[in-house]
Amino acid sequence: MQDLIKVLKALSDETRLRILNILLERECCVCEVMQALDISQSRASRNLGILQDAGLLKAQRDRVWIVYSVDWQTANRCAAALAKLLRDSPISNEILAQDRERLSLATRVGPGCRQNKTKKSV
Amino acid sequence: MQDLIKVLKALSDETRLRILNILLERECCVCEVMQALDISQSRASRNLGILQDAGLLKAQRDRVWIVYSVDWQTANRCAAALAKLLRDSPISNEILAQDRERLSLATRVGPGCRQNKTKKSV
DNA sequence: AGAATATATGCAGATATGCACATATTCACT
DNA sequence: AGTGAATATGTGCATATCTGCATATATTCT
Repeated sequence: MQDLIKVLKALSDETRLRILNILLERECCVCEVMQALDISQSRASRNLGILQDAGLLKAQRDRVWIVYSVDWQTANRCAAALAKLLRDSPISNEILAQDRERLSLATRVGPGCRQNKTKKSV
Repeated sequence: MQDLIKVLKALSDETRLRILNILLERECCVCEVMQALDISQSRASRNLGILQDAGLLKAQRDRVWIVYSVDWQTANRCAAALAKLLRDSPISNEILAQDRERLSLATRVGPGCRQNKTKKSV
């Protein structure tokens, strides 16, 4: 689950969506990203790093430059996971299983029934 | 683009992913969510609100309770947009178009060539 | 109307995020 | 080895996010 969250966090930023947008056009080095988006060097570098750390991009040296490109294998896996997430429950995860377990026991009674600590014991 | 970012932000949180997980099982009121995830009432309410604000959930009153359920129409549209995003460029957006325009002019020269302000003029 | 209950929200504190600036690192080339 | 160029990173600041606590709001039932 944490991996998916990392990808989602990476995607939920305008700058990084813009970066992805141009990398879908063609692979780019950092300085091309700076120019295309008209942003500072550190901003370009850091956000590329975040996308790469999430597994969405791969980097490769070409002489002086470091060229970033979309890592299709990861990206497609994520797209599939997300599509599934919004359709069926995709993720095998202990926490999620526990939640479902507790859900099966849950009933429609409010906070007062479970947490009496708030109430003054008269 | 802002709508998509809002959805992605809504999805990139463990609590909200867990909420979505159980709502895929069945629709729930706030107090059932609290019980299933074993979290506080305000935490459940707030995160349900964030998911709803992003358009992923819809709420409906049932007597005393407010029942939340997945809004499939929006969710499916988002899933499609995301899938497309990681495959092709999906979003018609002025900023993204500008970025692409500048990209076509971008060349592989570094920061030094464009921002001389950092350099001391001797 | 008044009491009880389910949910929403204002507030404050802790933590995370995004950015610019300056500096460090890494590589290519002489 | 040394210089210049491309990229990465430490730091500080402003802002956003998440949470619990207390309280407000809204609805049902007597």
